[in-house]
Amino acid sequence: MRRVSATGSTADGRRYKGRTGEERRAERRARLEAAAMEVAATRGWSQATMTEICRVAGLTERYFYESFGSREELYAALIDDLDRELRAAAFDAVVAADLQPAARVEAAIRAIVALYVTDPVRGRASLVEAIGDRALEDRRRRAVHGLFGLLAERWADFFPPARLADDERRARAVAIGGAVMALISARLEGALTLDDDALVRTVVATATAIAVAPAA
Amino acid sequence: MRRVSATGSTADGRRYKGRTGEERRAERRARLEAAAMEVAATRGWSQATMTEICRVAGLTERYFYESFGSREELYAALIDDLDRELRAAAFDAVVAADLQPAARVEAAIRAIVALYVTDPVRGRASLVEAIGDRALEDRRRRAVHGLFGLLAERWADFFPPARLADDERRARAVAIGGAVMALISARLEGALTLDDDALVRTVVATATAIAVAPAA
DNA sequence: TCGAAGTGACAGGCCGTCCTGTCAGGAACG
DNA sequence: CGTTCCTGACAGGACGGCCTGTCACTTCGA
Repeated sequence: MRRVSATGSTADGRRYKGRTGEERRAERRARLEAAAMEVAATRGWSQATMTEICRVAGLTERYFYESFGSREELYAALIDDLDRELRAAAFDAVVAADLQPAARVEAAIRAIVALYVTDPVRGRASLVEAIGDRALEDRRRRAVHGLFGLLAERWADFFPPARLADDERRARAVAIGGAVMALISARLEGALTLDDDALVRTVVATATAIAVAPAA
Repeated sequence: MRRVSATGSTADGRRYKGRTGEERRAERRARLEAAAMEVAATRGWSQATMTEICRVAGLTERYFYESFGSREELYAALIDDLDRELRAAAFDAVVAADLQPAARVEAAIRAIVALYVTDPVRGRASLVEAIGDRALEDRRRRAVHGLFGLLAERWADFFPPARLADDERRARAVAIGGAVMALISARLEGALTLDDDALVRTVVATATAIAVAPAA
């Protein structure tokens, strides 16, 4: 008994098929997340049952509990991953870039379209399919509002200065977010037929219109 | 055996507590719908289980099956009711009224706010809480897109003429709808703090900005 | 090559919901 | 006042997902 190496311990164990224990663990975890997202996107979150996720991932239920304590925990991790990914691509990278405000808006929206429309699985899981669970919907909502809040905070990076009060900026950020989500969702659902460039142009024009509109 | 009066037949039966059989039936049905909406709004659709709906409605499960074949059937009826109600208040009545376009926009939005913000149960059940079931989410989405479509069709009733192509009008209707839903949802969730008038003004300004923006 | 670690298949208990059936008691009508 | 209709309470089976445990088999390291 040299080492406590039950499943789930921190010990690295030995190599297996060329990978360390930690690598295999991480890989299984990623496969489970990907499987959950795929099932959610194609058949809805309610069908993303634990048994089904494991079946699609090609793993046994036992390995589910290796990485996640429950289905909700997996969902939560997935929501957080998607949120971080969107933030990084559509916000952090864009804010850091040396661009004019208008160019930043376009870059951000192009990044969103690249993530969600080019990969409809990601897009549907994030925007179209509803989760159903209270706590998880809240988590998703908080992530969305967090993004809206970022936009409001860094407003000046995206739109020409217009002396807007804080409340006013927050309301406009919400409106812009809602419009952007609706347009991209509609495209994902086939309710709007535009090519990617036209979609980006439409979304940019909409966001800009809301941003520069005269005060109510 | 004069009459086949098993529960659920079309026979009217006799009066009971002053109401005919049909009246009692309709009343029970309405109570079930109201109970379902209340549970959905306060604890989420996933908690709106049949047992729970019946408990809140003060009725036995047997009466559930008198009016609905399944939980999904109740939900579908509720979605349709809410859709019809919104159409009537925010669209039909407004289009029929003798008003200038700008006044129509404000009247429509005031009607939406009156329905959803004044009665948060209705608002949360319609806008905030996700259903989870695939078919029902589709039904709700179709209802929403139906409303967007109406706005696109009757565009000239709401906004000054601007020679917009069909596709352009449809895209703008989607954007307006998304922005309106996001603003009202945010207010329902407490993420925006505005009084009702300020909310109406903000929503009107947003919708107008999207409508009159220069082409992309 | 042997033993131990890792993996996959699967059985079976637990629990909550759906749905049906039964039964007692209250309300209306002759 | 008795019969019939209507209603509410509740029992219990069917079903499906969650979760744990067992067992045979594969892969690795010494």
